[in-house]
Formats: sequence, structure tokens, C-alpha cells
Amino acid sequence: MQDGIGVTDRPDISPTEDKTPGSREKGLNRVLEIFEFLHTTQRAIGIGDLAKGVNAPRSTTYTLVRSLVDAGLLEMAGDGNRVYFGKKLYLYGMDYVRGNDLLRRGRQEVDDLSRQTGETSELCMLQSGRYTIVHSSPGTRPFRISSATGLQIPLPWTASGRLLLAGLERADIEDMVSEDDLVLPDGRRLKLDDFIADIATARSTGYCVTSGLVDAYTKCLAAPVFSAPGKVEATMCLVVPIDTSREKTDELLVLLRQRAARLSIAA
Amino acid sequence: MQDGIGVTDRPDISPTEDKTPGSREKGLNRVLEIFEFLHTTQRAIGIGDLAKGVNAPRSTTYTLVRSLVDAGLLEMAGDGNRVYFGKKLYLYGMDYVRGNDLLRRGRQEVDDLSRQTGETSELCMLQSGRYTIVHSSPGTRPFRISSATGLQIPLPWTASGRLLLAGLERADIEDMVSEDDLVLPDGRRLKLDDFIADIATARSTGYCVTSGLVDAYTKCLAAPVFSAPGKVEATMCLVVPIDTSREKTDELLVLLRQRAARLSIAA
DNA sequence: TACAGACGTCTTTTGTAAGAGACAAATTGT
DNA sequence: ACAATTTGTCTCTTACAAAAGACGTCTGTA
Repeated sequence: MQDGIGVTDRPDISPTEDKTPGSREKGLNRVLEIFEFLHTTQRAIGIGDLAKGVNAPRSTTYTLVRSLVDAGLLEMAGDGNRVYFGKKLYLYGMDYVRGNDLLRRGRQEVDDLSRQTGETSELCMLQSGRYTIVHSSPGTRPFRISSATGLQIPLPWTASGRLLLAGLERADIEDMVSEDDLVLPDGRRLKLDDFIADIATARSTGYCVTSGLVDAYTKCLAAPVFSAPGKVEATMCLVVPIDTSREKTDELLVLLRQRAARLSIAA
Repeated sequence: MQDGIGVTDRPDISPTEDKTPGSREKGLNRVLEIFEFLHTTQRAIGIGDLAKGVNAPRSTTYTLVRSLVDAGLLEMAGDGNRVYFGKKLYLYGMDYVRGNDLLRRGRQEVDDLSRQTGETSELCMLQSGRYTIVHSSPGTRPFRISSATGLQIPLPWTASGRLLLAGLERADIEDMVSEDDLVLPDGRRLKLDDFIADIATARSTGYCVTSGLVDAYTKCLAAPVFSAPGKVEATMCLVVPIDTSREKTDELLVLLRQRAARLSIAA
């Protein structure tokens, strides 16, 4: 297994808070790291590798995994010595959906919009300082552009990111966006001031369109979903080919904004 | 603990007081209890009440909740001092679905079957010794009979329960079914031997129909989904009015068994 | 105005869980 | 065939998290 150059970048929420070497770690925190690790690897993994992956002692990992498996939060995968998320997490997740009007209705709107337009559509939210695809519906194009649910991406890379930060103070934005986040996948570097200007623009126009940011072939249209006046709780967005005509884009934008507005009303 | 016998002896879910003789509890276990509690209450709850609910010290509960909220597994509900499941759990749940062919395809089949027949349809699995509704689709009847996703019910109350236990030894079945489980909601008491006989029958016929078990108005048709020859991994079932005609029932049974079989193939 | 109760934050104590390490058994590779 | 790993379980120690409880703040209500 090539565990080379930071294949898994630390789930380190606070920057460079790596603890004193050889110190003990709270069990719960280990568990949280295990979850994050499984979430990024997206596949079942052996317990030994898991211990390495989260940088925890083997014995500790075995104990924790046993607890979690007994509780149903993790499950042993078919072949017998790998673990992955369990049914319980799915059930809790469904509880979350049930208790969350916005998400429930948002998923519906996204699915509908995707069917209506044939384009990939997504519902996005802010999650621990990053842009997160909470639900996505593929669209009907031969090439599927879409990314997976749960994927987390730096805010400056996306149109939605600009809307999600609308209404925040400059200081808050600076806190939330790291230097690395400003470097696009192709190596180009955004200027923080430009990004903040984009946010202001997005805020006043009520939508945002970006071209060729995450990759060179797509354009991203996003519209805000408000939970209260001025408070952007989520965004809906459409991912389309970068050469989509101006007219077509405008047309899609209307549909998108309609649905996003509908989501805002009762929330 | 090498005694394999009491593996599933959860310390009594009933409020009949866990009389822990003034000892400390592991943080992770507290968290697991918090999750179970939220899952059964199905709503946001104040932290103080939560502490009472899981019978944990207030100070401990505050600390744990803070950790979990920071991690995104829980969220503070709108009004500000209640907690419920968080987005992260939803994302992990979606990861589970993605990694689990059976569940992903099962949900689809259930939705389709429900649309096709107009009846309430469910996908069920064994979860820590109980029958669990993993996904359900309402149907189009004026009265909706359905129960919620994630609901857990004693095995003997259901048709699916009889199929899920097919292939197990008598001893295993006895371990899994408590005395209480044999008492139906209306007070009637099943004989364990009858239940075991039902299981054998269900196994050989390849389906199971029960009438008026959970309530007096519904009939439940269930068919097994195999993950390997002889191993029942899940069931699909239909919940219909108890006075559904013999012919109609048979017709539904055919559709149900078709879809359940289709689910079995590739799994 | 005083009271009773819930809320959220701290500080202190001590019971115990996290971790180190040793082990046999199972799985590799040569 | 024989090392070289990896796996899962077990024991023992001590660093530290869970719990108790005190505190100040808000309610509501008597």
C-alpha cells in the first residue's frame, strides 16, 4: 500500500494542531477520525490499515472497531476482515433527512430540476468550513460530469462557494479560506480580494456563474437558498458544458433560480 | 469475554433502570446511547433532557454534545438549545448506501413495486437481533398503513421475521427472540414452537403471509432476498388491507417474489 | 421581591480506558 | 520448506476523561 505523500490530508480541522507526540487520544476522537477516514477512502478497509490510516495504535483500533461494529455503526465487509460504514449510520442519516425540511425538499427539487433540464444538478451546503455536495442528480449527458454526494471541495473553486459566503464579514471569510484553497486544480492561484469581490457580486445579483474553475470543461451555475432574509443556508447548482450558449445558460438560470427561490420560502 | 452466548444482551432498553452501581461510563458508549435515544425520540431535544434520557451526568453530556456538534454528527436545532442528528451522519449514511449494492438496488425495487401495485412496500433486514424497516415506500391508499424507516419491531410480529430467520438453528432463534417478543401488540401470545414451525414453512415455500399480527387491519406479504444460497440477507414485503381477496393477494405475491428474486441474483 | 428551576461554564478528583507490548495463529512470499 | 508479515486477543500501567458539584445567568411564577 503506497502511503506516500499525505495521500490522506489530515482531517485536522484546526490548522497544525497536531498534538504532542506519544500523547493519549480520547476514544471518541479516534472514532471521529475513523469515520472521516472511511468517508474519504470510500471503501471497506482492513483494521490494520485503518489503524495506520488514522495513526492510532492497533490495539486501540481493534477495541473501538469492535464497539462500533457491535453498535451497528460499522459493519464487517463481506470477505471478513475489512470494515466500512454500517446500517445504523444509514438509519440515523434517514432520521436527519426526515427532521430536515430543507434537505428533504431540496433533494426533490434537485431531482426534478435535473430531469427537467437533463443537466447535472446539485444541492450544496457549508459543512465545517468547506463546500459540500449534499445531494446530486446525474443528468442525461453522455459524459457525466457529476461528483459524488458528500464530496468536499474548497469554497473558492465553485460558484456555490461564492454564494454560501455572501453575508459574512471579510474576517470570517479569511478565517474560512486557507491559502491552499485559493490554488485551483490546474495550478492557477486566485487572489483573495478577487474572491471576496466575487462574493459581493454574487450577493447582489442573487446568482453566480463560474467557468472552468474546477476543470476546463464545465461551467457552474448556482443560486442561493435562504433560511432567513440574508442568510444563505444552501445553494442549488447546475453543472453544464463550458461551451453552453449564452441563451441556453440564461434559460437554465431562470429555472434554477425559480426552484431555489421556492426552497427558500418556507424554510 | 469469551462466552459467545450473551453477545446481544443489550442492557435492557426498557426504562426499568440500569442500576449501574455508581460507576463511570465510557464516553463512546454514552455517545452510542445518545444516538439510540435520538433515534427513538425522532426529534430534537434539549441537552438537559437528553442527559436525563440517557441517564448521564449533565456535565458529561454537555462535553460530549459539544464534541459531536463540532464534528457535525449532531446539530443544534433552529431554536438554539436542542440537538438532533447532523449532516455528517447523513453523508456517512449515503456512503453506506453507495457501498452496499443490495440496499441501493433494494430501495429502487421497493419504490418501483410500490408504484406498480399502489401498495405500501418495504425493504427489511435483520439489525442487532430485530426486524428493521430499512426503506419503505408509502403506496397510494387513502389510509397510509406504513411505518417509518428505521423502525424496529420484534421478529415474531412480522412475516419478514419468519423469512429472515430461515436457515438458522433452533438455538440461534431462541437466543434472538425474547419472551416479550412473543407477545403481540394486542396481548395475544405466540408459542415459540409455532413460530419456529412458521419459519420452517416460510423457508420451504419461499414466501410468507401473515394476517392481523401487528394490527387487526393489515396483512403482510414477504419474500426473501438471498445474498448466498440459503442465506437470507433481507426481505421485501407488501402491506395490504387484511380483506384483500385471495386472487389479488396471489397476484401481488407473484410481483413481489419476482422482484425479490431479481434482487437476489447478483448479490 | 424572592423563589425554584433549567441552562451553560468551570474546576477538581479519581476510576479507568488508551496505549504499549507480547503472543499464537494465520497469511504471505521465496 | 522456512522466514517475514499480518491478524486477532490478551495483560498491565498510568495519563487523563468522566463525573461531581459549585457558580453565575436566565427564565417563569407565586
